[in-house]
Amino acid sequence: MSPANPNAEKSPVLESGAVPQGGSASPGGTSRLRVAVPSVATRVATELRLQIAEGALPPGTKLKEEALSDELGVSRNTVREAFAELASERLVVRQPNRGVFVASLGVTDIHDVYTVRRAIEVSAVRGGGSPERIAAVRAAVEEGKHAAAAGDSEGLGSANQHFHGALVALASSERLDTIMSQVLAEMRLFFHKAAVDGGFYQDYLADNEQICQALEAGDTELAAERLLSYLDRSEEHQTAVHTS
Amino acid sequence: MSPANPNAEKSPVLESGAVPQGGSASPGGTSRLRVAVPSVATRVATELRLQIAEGALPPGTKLKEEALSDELGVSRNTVREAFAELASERLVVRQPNRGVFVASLGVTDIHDVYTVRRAIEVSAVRGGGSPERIAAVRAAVEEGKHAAAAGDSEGLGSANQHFHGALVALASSERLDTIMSQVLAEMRLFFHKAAVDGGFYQDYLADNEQICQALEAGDTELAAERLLSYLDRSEEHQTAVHTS
DNA sequence: GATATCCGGAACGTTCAACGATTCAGCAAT
DNA sequence: ATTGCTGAATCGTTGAACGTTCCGGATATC
Repeated sequence: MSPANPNAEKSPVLESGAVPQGGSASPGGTSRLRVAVPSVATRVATELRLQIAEGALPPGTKLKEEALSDELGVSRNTVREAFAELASERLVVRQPNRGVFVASLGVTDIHDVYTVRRAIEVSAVRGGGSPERIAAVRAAVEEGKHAAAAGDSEGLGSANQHFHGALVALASSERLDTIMSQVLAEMRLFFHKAAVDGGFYQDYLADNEQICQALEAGDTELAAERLLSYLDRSEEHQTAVHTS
Repeated sequence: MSPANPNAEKSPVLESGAVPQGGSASPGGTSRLRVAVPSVATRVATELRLQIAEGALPPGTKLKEEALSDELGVSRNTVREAFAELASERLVVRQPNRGVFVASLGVTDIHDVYTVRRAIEVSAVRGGGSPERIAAVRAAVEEGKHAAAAGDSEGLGSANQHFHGALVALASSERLDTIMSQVLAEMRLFFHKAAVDGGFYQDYLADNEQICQALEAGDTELAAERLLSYLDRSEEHQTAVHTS
């Protein structure tokens, strides 16, 4: 029956999201001169990803596929596919016959995530990178400084993410980039609780500066060392916040 | 039609595949005392994964979802979900409106994969591990020796995969394990062509032994160094084989 | 004869409706 | 208080349908 969907403006959320994210780790991996608009399922996934990242869907929230299906104006099957995408990124967990829930990470998960970060970021920094990539790191540092000057703690957080994303981008590895972007997405899951702590962002700005300087000086070993100590300190801080 | 499928039953492939793989990085991540039988889509995915790994579905093969749907006796939607799972592991690539194909990796992909391996494996080795984990590494080494003694080149390859899997298992990181298992799955994609080369497996057996000994001696730095040189040599070999 | 255009089939993307299976909550029975 | 049952809600899976996109071949044109 065609009249079932008379083009009603049911899905304002979806139509707006036509933004082609130029991020380093876009999931449309087979981009070989192809204009193809992202699939509907993909758009649903990015929308949910966004809502999870900004805290609109706090960890533990149950995502009912039927509710979402008609809230977004898409079929239940499509929502299901979006769930599969998010589940592969560990942003949601699927419990058979019970539903999908926004992932909520425990202390062990925090340690786990930082283990991955230590492996990937340190390795990328050790290998150094082209001047352009290092310039991108510098740009992220400056972005953080500007955000700090403007008192924009929101922008400060994302600048930090850009910084660490730029670090792994040094390796020029497509796979490493996607892994890192997923890890960063996971970190946003428990960043909301940590954001309340004000004295946190101050010192790592200096850390980033130090790391960047070491990189620009060509001393990748020193940069790696500083990064490692930063990661250890950051993990310690996060675990402290989440063991209340 | 599948080439090696004498059993013309409706869905022989699926019913047989009830094997619970005890691997370190089973994809059913939320397994916390839950008996739940894997979803049908998951079973289809593992079946396809297996056929891809053993070369029954060579890279570049087009996977028609309708053909697979009635060959496996499941719905087209289910096959679709299995595709999503495999696509998230980079085992297949989706080309919009054209279909999914078994991933075929080029030289740049080889370098990329080895970049990930360098990051993950070296980091895990550097961090050392509990005696039990090191014992698992030793077990993988012995498994390789036995396979070599028996002239089983098939078992030799899988033993090597177990070895490197055991290396990252040193870090006791769930996420690192799954990443590594996906990387190893990707490696199987271009291992078939390299398997013809006979003189390849000989030397890395000694390498594994050396790495393991360094680990057992507690010299993680030496182990990491040896591993790194092995990975470089292995990448060189693989690229040489694949630039014919 | 070579190039361009058009057209039909094949496969994919998405939707819809339905049925069985599983889980949970509440209530009844012991 | 514990156990067992019943029913509602939701998930898992299926099947069919329609529009869209892509590919290959036939036709038309130069």
